Amino acid sequence: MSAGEDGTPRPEGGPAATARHAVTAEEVARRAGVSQSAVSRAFTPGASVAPKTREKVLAAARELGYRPNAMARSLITNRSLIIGVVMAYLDNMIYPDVLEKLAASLQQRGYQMLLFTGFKDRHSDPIFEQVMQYRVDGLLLASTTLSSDLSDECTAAGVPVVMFNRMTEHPLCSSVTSDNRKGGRQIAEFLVAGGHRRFAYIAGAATSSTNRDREAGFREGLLQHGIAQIGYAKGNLELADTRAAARGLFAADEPPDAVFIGSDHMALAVMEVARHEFGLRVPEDVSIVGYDDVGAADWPSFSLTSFTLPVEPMVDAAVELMMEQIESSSILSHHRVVPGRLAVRGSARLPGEPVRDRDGTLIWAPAGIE
Amino acid sequence: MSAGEDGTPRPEGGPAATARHAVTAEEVARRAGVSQSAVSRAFTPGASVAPKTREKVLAAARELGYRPNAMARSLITNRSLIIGVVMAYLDNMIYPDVLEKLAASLQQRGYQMLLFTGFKDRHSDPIFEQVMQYRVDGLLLASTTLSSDLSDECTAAGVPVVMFNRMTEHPLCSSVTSDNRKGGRQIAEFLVAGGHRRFAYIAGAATSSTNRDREAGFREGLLQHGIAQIGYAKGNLELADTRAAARGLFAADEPPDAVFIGSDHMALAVMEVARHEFGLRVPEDVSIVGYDDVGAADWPSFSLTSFTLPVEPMVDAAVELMMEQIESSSILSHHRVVPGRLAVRGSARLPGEPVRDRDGTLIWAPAGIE
DNA sequence: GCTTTTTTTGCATGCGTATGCAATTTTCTT
DNA sequence: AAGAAAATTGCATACGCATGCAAAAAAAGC
Repeated sequence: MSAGEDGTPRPEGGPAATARHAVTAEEVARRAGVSQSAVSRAFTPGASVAPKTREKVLAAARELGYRPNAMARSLITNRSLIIGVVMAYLDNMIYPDVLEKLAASLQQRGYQMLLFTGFKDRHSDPIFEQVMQYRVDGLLLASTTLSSDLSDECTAAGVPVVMFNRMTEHPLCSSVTSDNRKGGRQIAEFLVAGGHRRFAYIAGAATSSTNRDREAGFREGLLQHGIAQIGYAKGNLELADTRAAARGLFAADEPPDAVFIGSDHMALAVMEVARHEFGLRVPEDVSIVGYDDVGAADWPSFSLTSFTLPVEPMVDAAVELMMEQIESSSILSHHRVVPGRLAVRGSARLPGEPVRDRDGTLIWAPAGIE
Repeated sequence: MSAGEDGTPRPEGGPAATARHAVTAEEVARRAGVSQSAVSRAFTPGASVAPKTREKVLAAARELGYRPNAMARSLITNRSLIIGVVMAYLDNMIYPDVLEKLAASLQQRGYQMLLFTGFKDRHSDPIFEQVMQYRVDGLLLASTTLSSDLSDECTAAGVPVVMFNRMTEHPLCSSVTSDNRKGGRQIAEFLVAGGHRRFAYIAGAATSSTNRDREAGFREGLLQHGIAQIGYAKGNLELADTRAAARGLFAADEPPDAVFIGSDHMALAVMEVARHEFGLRVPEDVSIVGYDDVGAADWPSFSLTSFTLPVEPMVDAAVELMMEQIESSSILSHHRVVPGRLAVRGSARLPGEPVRDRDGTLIWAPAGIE
């Protein structure tokens, strides 16, 4: 229990103060001896104001603690300078990173971020109503989906939608992804070159394009080497499910000697199960490869081989796509695929020879060999 | 490259659509054959409208895709239903969790979250101007500080400020923290009981109250057992700094056999250094204890003993504090301290006897003993 | 100095909604 | 059925600001 600045205890705890009423342009105008329009113009870059007037206004504003009301402004300009960002969950360790970079990038362009997260059902429709009431200038969706109807509504309202790390069939949603398919394929190549024989894949969100593409690439790469039959289990991006999936695979009669997991978040959990529940050595007994290259992948305890999700370029692309559409006031659907590369570490056996993708790209080469 | 719905390729890539102009209450009114006021009332819970009228209005609104404009509404009601949330960085793995829970809790009460993050300087003043322009109904600060002047301005504007996981001297800012001091003290008790001799502390953000309290509690606890001299280094919440700090301590002539690190985020890095750079066994050669109890602390690879930061109750408390002030339109400074407990795992040697805090609270007891 | 051009200023209006008030309709009383 | 009470509705206005337009002031040209 604390007390007011005069030392007397307050009934409700700490010190109290009551105030309400933000300063308006009108008041600033009066104080500066100008009209309200002048105040408005003083705060609008490039508006027609004499430097002297602007000075007077800014001085008065400073004295009164005036700040333009963004709500009122947006009512007139028909632009909120707010981007709605929807991320159902932030478990995957890349998302905090995405959020930071995204916020910084938007901020720099004068936009704010209205964030919606923490709903586990992974479907954005319920919160859609709320987002739209704030007249966001754009909508960015990550780790979530939006029904087709609502995508249509966005388009009708002139609100561009950008999907991050996921694609959609909707003709008017843009998207930014990494080259999931290629990533999956390169991992297959790498593991085959490493001399593995029994492969397995652990899936993330079964319905997401990201998971599908990674899996498809992986299978495609294996098929090129005549491998059609592989172990399969679903992790659903949940740690509990992932552990269960891993247990199923490792307990099988012929357990895999190479496992590709749809995201690092899950891959780390799989590695834990392999080592601590099955006593498997990584990579001697089983090779483990993930996707995303989260920070922890590089810790010595894991040293997880993983395909890098190029977060920064992806965020840049997403923001560009968004701004382009906002500035041109037109919904243009673009799909941007940002290339990544395999970060080879110690969780998967190393091939003896350089490994190339089918298009000739070097995936990896032993030290000293180019 | 994609094509328009008619099959013809577009110059700029995908399909395009141009639209702008959100539906207004006026239009809905016309369609429903009522006045604009009626539309407004139909969307205001508890307003005076005949059920039949409300039906008509809602039907018309649905047909037109109408949603009330939150900006316009806030202009009248003088409430934006937006809470500004400022988190300089999200590195610490507790913050994504905080964010999720916070968003869910605010959402449920009809509030939205305007998020500011991704600025590494850790001082909120620069973005303060922006937050205030959106007339947020409250401000929640985590992993960041606000200068005293600006706190004053918030008070003057009637905007309650709640600091999360950090305290401030400012008389009108509320705060929610865990019992950092007690946590530090209990860890000291536990480590002393474990028979350790040479202690060290690795600090987080040196200026934060959270770090100070954890350290103070730790030193206080040690002092009760006559231990005044301990190793000390700064991790600054940065992994690079933390590793350097750990190296310094472990490379010393008399390296510590028990290290308390100000946050798990750093503690995990310290454990990595101990094991993989110095070949130390944990806890045989050195005991490591953290604070926060992040998810990874429970992974078998780490099994980190850590004091639990009670995220959920803290978020609840923060939201309550916020709502209380908003609803009463008065700034009441409260400081809420939420209790936590030591999660004992394998990274620190276990005492042979039960350990009690000086107030008698049982900190830990060997299995089977109560 | 006086006209012409340019810059600066204020006035008035509207953005989309909520709400007090008075008018109207409905419901209840007797 | 008529009057009183209650519920519903529309009108008008205000919220805080940006902006087109015309008036005023300043600058430039002669």
